[in-house]
Amino acid sequence: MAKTKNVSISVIRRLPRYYRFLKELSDSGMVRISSADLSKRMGLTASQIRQDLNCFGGFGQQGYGYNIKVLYEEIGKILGLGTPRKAILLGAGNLGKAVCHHMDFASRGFEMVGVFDVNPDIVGETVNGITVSHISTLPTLCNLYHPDIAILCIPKEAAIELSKTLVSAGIKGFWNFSHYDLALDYDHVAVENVHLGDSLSTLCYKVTSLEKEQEEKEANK
Amino acid sequence: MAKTKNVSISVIRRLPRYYRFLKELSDSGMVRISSADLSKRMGLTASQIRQDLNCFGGFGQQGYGYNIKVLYEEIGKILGLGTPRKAILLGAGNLGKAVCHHMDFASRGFEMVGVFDVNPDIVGETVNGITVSHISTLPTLCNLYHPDIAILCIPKEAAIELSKTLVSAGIKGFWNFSHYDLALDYDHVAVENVHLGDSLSTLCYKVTSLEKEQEEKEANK
DNA sequence: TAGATTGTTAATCGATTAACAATC
DNA sequence: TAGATTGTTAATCGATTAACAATC
Repeated sequence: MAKTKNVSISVIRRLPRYYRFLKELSDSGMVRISSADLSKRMGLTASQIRQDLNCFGGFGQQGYGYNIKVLYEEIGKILGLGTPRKAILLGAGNLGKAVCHHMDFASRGFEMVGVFDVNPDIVGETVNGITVSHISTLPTLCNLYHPDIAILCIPKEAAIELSKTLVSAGIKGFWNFSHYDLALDYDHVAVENVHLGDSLSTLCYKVTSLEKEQEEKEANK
Repeated sequence: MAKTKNVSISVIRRLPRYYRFLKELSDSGMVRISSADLSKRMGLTASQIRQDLNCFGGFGQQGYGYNIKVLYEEIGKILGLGTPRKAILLGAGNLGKAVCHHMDFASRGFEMVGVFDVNPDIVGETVNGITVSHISTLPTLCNLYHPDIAILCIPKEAAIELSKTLVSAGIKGFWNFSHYDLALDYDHVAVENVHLGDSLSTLCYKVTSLEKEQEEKEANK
């Protein structure tokens, strides 16, 4: 009766990283790896890797380690990659276009079924093979395709408004690039907020902090 | 002798979010706020907010709360926003251009002093008022401007190579969008990895997980 | 078999929450 | 002054690390 254990978000956020490293190891021709070896390459402890994986099952073998290809595929399954899903993009400005072009949606099972904008100059353009539609045609498309996830590359106000509409239309997840914390509003819908501004500010802190350290070191000489 | 307390990364990552919320509250005309009120708006506990802020000093007043504008500015200072810094962008493809256009660098004290690419079709284009230079001219520009941070919107292999060069050239921080974990290599340089692919994979997990929950609920009826 | 390495339990560490005295 | 709310200490909770028996 596969009771879904409540796995902490910290563990979940490490899974895509394991997935990336395993893909590379697999591509490099390696067949097996121990948690100790993987931990060194990833900058983690072997204990943590084993704990993380054992949230989902025993994928290794005592005395041997883990089969890289098998583990890679298992993590892919855990993440739900490969399950066919339909995505729509709202906001085909610079960022929206870049996300649409840059991301390998297909490899994660996503198919882009619609791109929308309000700007009449953008409507009609082609983004990655898809013609940009006016936002007014969104309900029609939702009825037709029932998209699973929406990528929001729109201003804050639009995100607040449109997310309401989309939730009623049955959207299951938001990949939110807008300057708004969507996760606070809905808890039966998956939300992944990407705050690039917060990330840049964090970098700013780190640089400043390193500079201060340096200065202190100089002063204590 | 302002010994920089070792503040945990969890606290630091919350600072930009406080900063955003305080900006909005300030713009809305509010003057003061209590940790209890702010905690409700942000989905945190009041205790956590007070603990977080007290890592850096006592910015509130008993019986009153916090002055929004003052706290906003203090957090800005803590983050090191506003300190003039020079940035360069490496890789002016879709993502690089979008990041360059989309981010408000100036409001964080950043000035973009150079944009580089290897592709001769892109070299010579203008991105946000800056002409894209060939990557071969990077050393010259570094000698001239001594940029503080580099934004990497380039493939993995290029990121590995160029980061080495840039570290020797005295770069202080990387905003890394490449599919490579830069933080593992340097510890005297600030690194902020932005793995959009990992974020999308995490969303995939969340959606899958909610679906499973739903199914279980249905089954247990 | 002996060696290696997992899966898992126990110990430690750190982060979050609660409580309350200090004080505006 | 009385009420409100901070700053800070103590208690709790959860996540990471260490240890080791199980086993390939």
